[in-house]
Amino acid sequence: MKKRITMKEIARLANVSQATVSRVINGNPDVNEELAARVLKVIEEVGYVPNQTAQTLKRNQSKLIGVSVSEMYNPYFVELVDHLEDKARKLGYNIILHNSKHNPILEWENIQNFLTRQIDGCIIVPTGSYNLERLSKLPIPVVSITQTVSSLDSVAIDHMKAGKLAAASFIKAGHTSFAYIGKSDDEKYLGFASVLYEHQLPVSDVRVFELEQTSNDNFLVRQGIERHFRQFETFPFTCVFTENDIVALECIKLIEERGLKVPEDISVIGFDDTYLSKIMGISSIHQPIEDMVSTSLELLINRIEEKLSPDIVSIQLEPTLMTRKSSNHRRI
Amino acid sequence: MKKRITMKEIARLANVSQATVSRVINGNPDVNEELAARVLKVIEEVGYVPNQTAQTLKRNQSKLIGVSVSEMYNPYFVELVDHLEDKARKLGYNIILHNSKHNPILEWENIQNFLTRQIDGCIIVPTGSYNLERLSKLPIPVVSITQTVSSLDSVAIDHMKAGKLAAASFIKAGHTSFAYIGKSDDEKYLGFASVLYEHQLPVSDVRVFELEQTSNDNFLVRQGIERHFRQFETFPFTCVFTENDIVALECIKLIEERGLKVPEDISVIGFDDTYLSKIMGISSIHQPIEDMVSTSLELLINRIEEKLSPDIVSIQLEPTLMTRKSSNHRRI
DNA sequence: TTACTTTCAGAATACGTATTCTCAATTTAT
DNA sequence: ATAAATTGAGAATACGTATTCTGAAAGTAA
Repeated sequence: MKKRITMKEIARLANVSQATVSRVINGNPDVNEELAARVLKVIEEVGYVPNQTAQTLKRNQSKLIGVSVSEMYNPYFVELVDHLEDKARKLGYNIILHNSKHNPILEWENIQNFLTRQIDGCIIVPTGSYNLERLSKLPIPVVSITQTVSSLDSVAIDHMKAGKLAAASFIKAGHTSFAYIGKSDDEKYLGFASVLYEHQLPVSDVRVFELEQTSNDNFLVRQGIERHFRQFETFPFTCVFTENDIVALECIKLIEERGLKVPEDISVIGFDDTYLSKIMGISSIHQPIEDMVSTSLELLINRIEEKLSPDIVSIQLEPTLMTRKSSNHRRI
Repeated sequence: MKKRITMKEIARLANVSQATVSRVINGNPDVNEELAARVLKVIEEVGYVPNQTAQTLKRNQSKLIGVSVSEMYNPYFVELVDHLEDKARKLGYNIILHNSKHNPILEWENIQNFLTRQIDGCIIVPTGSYNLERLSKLPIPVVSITQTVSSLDSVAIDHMKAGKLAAASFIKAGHTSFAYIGKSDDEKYLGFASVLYEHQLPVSDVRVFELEQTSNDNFLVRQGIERHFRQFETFPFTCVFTENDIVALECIKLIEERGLKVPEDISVIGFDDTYLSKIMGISSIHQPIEDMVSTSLELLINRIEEKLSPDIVSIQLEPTLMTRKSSNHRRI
């Protein structure tokens, strides 16, 4: 490992003290102009860059944000990471990335690792509720993104509203028998069901198919859906709302493999509005991902700079339904 | 910002010197067993974690690897990042991620930022040749992944071979008129053309369509292809080889929108074998991505630990052709 | 002139850790 | 028993930076 150039070396070359170099770099006005010029010239010449590690130690702030996502398979989370990296950088922060793979134990290990690196704060897509308690007790601010949780600052869409949008759209198109693929305790489903209830439609008849969420790997998702679909000779529903776009995509493929048409026989609405749904013409609930990222970073940085009251902040953004081919069909 | 617990604090609580605590943590044998036990007990109790920042400063190694990718849109690069994160962590390293967005200026800024963070080494998907010269002069090891470049250690597939595989497959299926969508100076194309030449097929008749590569955003890719396709009343080719799966996907969609069938009228082979091609049944050149990641990390870490001779290392792995529906058709 | 600010910049210190140096206590060799 | 070697652990230092402390030089007010 070659030796890096240090401030001390700059000081020697410019014939000033190391403190003066520091002052020049940090724009301290208490330094004579020509001296400053001399120092800057040397810095330029040798291509000196300050050592962020030493700064971190001294200032007790690393300008590092830990980002933990539950998976990278679903392109939705990739977009999230991509925007986080971009916006954080523009705000003077770097991100350090971990994939918890829906595994709470790995998630917690990753958080420990974050702490070791002296991150200033953390943005997390929680794997579940397993670590929430501990997360809220961390010595650094943590923001939950994508999921609203009571013990942490959160930024997410209104999932209830999202479910309502899907249900309302199906009802308006004349559907009367429904299916939902996803976790039944998810707010999306509560919203979905609540609208059916309001319209006096039989909520208990809704087919709810749960997938064990180890990963959104297409093949596993396909298998999971297939296992449920296999029980039906003919489907007792005319529309399906799914918890994400990968599920929607595989669902549509399975439906079509049965010789049925989407949307003529069965309509499908997905979730996240990733490019998968755009490419494939799948209707999907859109999440304002850039807004979510900006908002959560703002919130986190305000926390880091201790500009906020200690009350937990929960921000909900508006979802919208993007109607595309997969649900663009009116029944009867 | 709450105060973190330091080694000194542990020392005070355990009634030993700070040096002893350090020795216990680092497994130095020169420490009495019961003393060590006492120290470990205190560490356990208060949940002390060592400060990696201070270690970095002291040891002059950060256990950080910079990862710069040229984009996150193509899922291929996401897989790369995901595996890099995973494997690096298992080897005791963390990654710090940057997306250069095919922009050499941003790429160089990111590299500077990496240096600031005292990364031990860097794995890069170069945006082009613009920064290669400077990259090779960095005070830390750099490995180019995905692309073989002469000035850096590289790990990539044999792109020439990949192009040959595609061409051979088309020829075997009876095709005699070809198209290629991608950069014409790419080795994939050279390999592709070389096989045609060997079979006395008219290389100069191959339709080469270049896309300006600002991003692999589906919409932009679609527009780019469309602009080229628009010039033809009927296509003067029966098969298309594309530089990646996104291009292949959009290409197929455009062909089908013209009322033509894939593969019956036109066969398509993509590149990268991402899940896009798996889902859509697109034939594609498979890259052994896990191997590439393992190999490049191994190489990088060996460099970091200065275990290698200074000669530039260039590792080429074998591509394979995954034949799926989009090229599974024999002409005549 | 003398006393009092103000400006500038060097010396010294601290951040948390690893490590070298040092020396007391103990063991081994003679 | 005495000297020499070994062991164990505290004190001190260094990593690169930011900052406080300090004091010299220069300027201002009387």
